[in-house]
Amino acid sequence: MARPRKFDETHALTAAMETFWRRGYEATSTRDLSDSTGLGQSSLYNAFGDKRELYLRALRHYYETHTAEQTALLDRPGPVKERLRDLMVHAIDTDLADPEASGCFTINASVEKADSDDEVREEVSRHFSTVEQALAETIARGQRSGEISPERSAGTLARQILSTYYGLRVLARIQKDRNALLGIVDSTVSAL
Amino acid sequence: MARPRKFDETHALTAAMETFWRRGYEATSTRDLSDSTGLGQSSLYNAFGDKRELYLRALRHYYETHTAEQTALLDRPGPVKERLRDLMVHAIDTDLADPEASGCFTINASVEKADSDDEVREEVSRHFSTVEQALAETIARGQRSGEISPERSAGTLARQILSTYYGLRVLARIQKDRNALLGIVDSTVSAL
DNA sequence: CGAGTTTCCGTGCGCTCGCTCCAAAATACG
DNA sequence: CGTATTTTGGAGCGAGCGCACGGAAACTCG
Repeated sequence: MARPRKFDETHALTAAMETFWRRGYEATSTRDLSDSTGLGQSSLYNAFGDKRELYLRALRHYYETHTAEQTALLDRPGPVKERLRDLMVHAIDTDLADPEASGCFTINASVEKADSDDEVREEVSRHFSTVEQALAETIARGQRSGEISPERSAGTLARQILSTYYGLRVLARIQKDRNALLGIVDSTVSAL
Repeated sequence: MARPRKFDETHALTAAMETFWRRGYEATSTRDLSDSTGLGQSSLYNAFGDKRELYLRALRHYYETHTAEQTALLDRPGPVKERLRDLMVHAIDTDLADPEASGCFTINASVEKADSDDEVREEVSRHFSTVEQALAETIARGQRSGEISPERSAGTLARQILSTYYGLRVLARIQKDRNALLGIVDSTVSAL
């Protein structure tokens, strides 16, 4: 009934996400998005709406791919402390391996736009809550198995790990010494 | 020998710092800076150079005022764990009290510009190092007094606290429940 | 194969950006 | 008091911004 799209929407969204991720919202122009996606500007606007809507779509896409990938590390079998350690070590190695050093898109969004855009704030809040809940479930599992002391509630410990985790990802932008970062992880996990 | 300045340089710098702090580098226009400082654009450029130089000056001014204020909390007398707790609680209350929710300027700068600007990166690195070192000294003091176990090195523990601290300031952008944030602090401090 | 519908691409609109220039204003000094 | 020097305010530069538009192109379906 109409001319079909020449591009794959997911591919375009992934490209846009990476651009926003690396450069941030304000520093990314609609020409940049056009270049990285390979789409003309009118195609971009036709498919995704304006720049802000595309940014929100990109943030949601990050949730479905990267945030989900992070929490998936916690659901694997094995000792709970190893799972927690894996989550953080994985983040460290991802951050250090990336020459562009984009960090965590969720954190970037929370710093740059959560204050000025309620929908961004809600989306970021959703990311944070998801990770926090995954941590809480993992820790509760460790408490049931006796691996982790039930002295402090799983919720509190989850938030403590969450805080360390996000702090790590901020530090990793500057601190490139892997051993120093690993020391934080080990110290945190062994204190549980 | 010449016409004297009508404005106070420190006041102008403080105003510029607050604007960059709240809005970020890219979202701040030179008109915004002109408005918040009360200076004409030509006066701004004459006194501080271009936008990027003013941003760097603002970041350094933040170091001299706010970062210094943070580490000063650690140098006060009394139990070491209380000092560490004070640092974090102070940050929480500052972040929650600020209706504009600007968070920590150093973190904001590290997320937005440390990747793309070496001088910003160096300045942020200096902030991080200063806080880390202040933490290490405080913790070493606690180890000498027997308040903190010497099992883990003061440097490692300092980086662990640093990570939690910065994570807290990221979380506080979204998580407005003071008790949840205080729980992180208490859990972290008591685990030392 | 023609009608209908959507996508694609180039052009360009109105606006704001960072920054500059210039003449008036305000001082210090001979 | 005249001259030199710096600051000030305002106008405005070229460039790039987000976004819209219109016609050609590419399909589906009667």
